[in-house]
Amino acid sequence: MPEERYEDSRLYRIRHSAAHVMAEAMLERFPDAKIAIGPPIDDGFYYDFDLPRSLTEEDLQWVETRMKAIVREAHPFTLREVNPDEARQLFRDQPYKLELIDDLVNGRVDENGGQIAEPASQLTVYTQDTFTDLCRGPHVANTQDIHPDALSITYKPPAGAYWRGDENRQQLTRIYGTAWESPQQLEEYLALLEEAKKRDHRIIGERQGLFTISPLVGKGLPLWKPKGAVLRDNLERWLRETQIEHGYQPVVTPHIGNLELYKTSGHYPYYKDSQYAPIDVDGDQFLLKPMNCPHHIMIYKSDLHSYRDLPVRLAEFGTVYRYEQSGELNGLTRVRGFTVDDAHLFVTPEQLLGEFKEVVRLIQSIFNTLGLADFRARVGTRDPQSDKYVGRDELWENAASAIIQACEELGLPYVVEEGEAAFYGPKLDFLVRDVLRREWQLGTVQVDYNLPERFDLEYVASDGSRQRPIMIHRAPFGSMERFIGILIEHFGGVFPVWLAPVQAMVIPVTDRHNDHAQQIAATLNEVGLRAEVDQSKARMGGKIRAAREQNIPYMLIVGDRDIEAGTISVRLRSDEDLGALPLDQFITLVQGQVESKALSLQ
RNA sequence: GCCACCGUAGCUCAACGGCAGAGCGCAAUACUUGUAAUAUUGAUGUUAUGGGUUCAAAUCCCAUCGGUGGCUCCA
Repeated sequence: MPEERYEDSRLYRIRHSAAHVMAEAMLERFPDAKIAIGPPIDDGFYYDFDLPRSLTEEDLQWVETRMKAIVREAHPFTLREVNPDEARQLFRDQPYKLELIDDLVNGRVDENGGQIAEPASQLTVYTQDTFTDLCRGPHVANTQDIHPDALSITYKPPAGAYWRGDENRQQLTRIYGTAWESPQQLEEYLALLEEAKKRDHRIIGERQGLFTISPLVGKGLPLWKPKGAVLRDNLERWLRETQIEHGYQPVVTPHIGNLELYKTSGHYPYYKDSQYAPIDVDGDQFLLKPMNCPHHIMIYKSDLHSYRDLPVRLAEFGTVYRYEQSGELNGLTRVRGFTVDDAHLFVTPEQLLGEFKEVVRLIQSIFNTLGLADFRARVGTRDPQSDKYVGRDELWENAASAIIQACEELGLPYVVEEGEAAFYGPKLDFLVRDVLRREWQLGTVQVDYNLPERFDLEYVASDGSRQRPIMIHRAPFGSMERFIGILIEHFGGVFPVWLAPVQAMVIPVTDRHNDHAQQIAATLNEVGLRAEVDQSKARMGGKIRAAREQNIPYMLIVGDRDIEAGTISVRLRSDEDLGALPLDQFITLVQGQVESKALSLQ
């Protein structure tokens, strides 16, 4: 049975209707408010208002209480068709609605202010109680279909939002709400939000000592502390080795480049606003590198390649700098200096499909290893309306069809979205769901006919002619920073053994056993395992508690009994007790976990 | 960058015009402990920064810096 589309669900109608009820209550509180739009969203709804003053906590409380009252009063939602003139009369005091009416009549938008639609000669309005809104619907039959105790607008603070999403236009106040079919569902949703807050990578990063951000260094420039660097280093080493097995060649390129390079690549005008200001050196201008592609291209171009050499796969964990707007920065997931697990493949037209599929398989296997098994693909194509793309139409067609063909041959489900392409070519993005069912955009693969043309790249074909290679840009993680931020939240700080910053905490029963504990840790370190000794003055119970709070996979207790028997007493973070084990038996056990990259979180 | 909110010890927070505090962490001493917090004592602060109002400012006002939730943007 096919899954019901959200747009067709009762929940969607409830939320859409709740948005109207919110607008009604807001207009009672602020009779002069101008109303914009109020659609349902994934986990609730919002409505945008132009208000005479900023909202207070009391306003929100009042509106929520009033909404619940309106819902209980059981007003029917009634639908009416009106012609454009009637509509303009109805909303004569609502400038945002008048603008929407004009656009609807001209076929520029649908009634949520989004998609392009057919020009409309008749419009629909919905009324409940005293409030009438321009709206296509659908709605529930009656306000009482909205459960008053499954409704909240105080769970999340109001926010600013631009009218029509355009930063040059009026900024409105957006009030978010959420509504569910039952109070239990609301409870569960709020509990999920709590859980997400506990897993916040910034909180876990602080608690586990993974990274820090110092304003003196600069915002958006995270500093990796030793324990976080372990995580990062393990991921990097694993991916580097995997890529070498797949025929990639590591390269290294500098952190700055001549501005002319980025003008040639065409990056410069597009990234102009998101770059650190150029540095002037002896009359030349240099940029902190905002992307690695042009550097790798120059490596390719430094040799004449035969078709026999292709594909050439150049890989680098390349750190790039982008001057993101300050309001966009967030922990590790949105930063100003980040390392892309980048690679550029130079391929012949015959190789394109096969190489593309190989890249997709590699990304799939990487995600699977980390337990990020729930993902879908999005094919990003050009927005035909926009002029922010370079290259001939024919090249874009070729690239897009190669991507779609690869998805189909691999049986990878995908959706096509216009306007999600890079400026030089269409791309395939991986949208991954974590354990809390939140969706993140991670790996990306792009097919590019344009940069090879701009840099006049060549290879010598079998008939001796010069041919142009095609480039594939790809980054399975996207960036080390964002990826690790998401991994921290996915695992909730409980990392698999191979990634855990500290794999084993040796816990001496008393401080008489400290020296022996040190020897155990030293032996573990010698075989490449990450072990530390807790030499604090706490008692054993306190040390176990501390290790548990850090989610350290193994606690190794050593006291007189163990020294005498030549064993360690192994306790897992799951609280399972493995009892006394000889040290080498323990080493074998952990090395097995590390080598298999086991996801069982014992 | 824009809108709203916030900034007190390393961390989490209290005090909300009238002596700047607690817990965790840190240090010292005692205890020598067998599976989720041993006890006692101690140190820790230009209350983000700069200016203003006031007899008196962590508290009220302004500016700057930084953070959070969104918007726009994005790996």
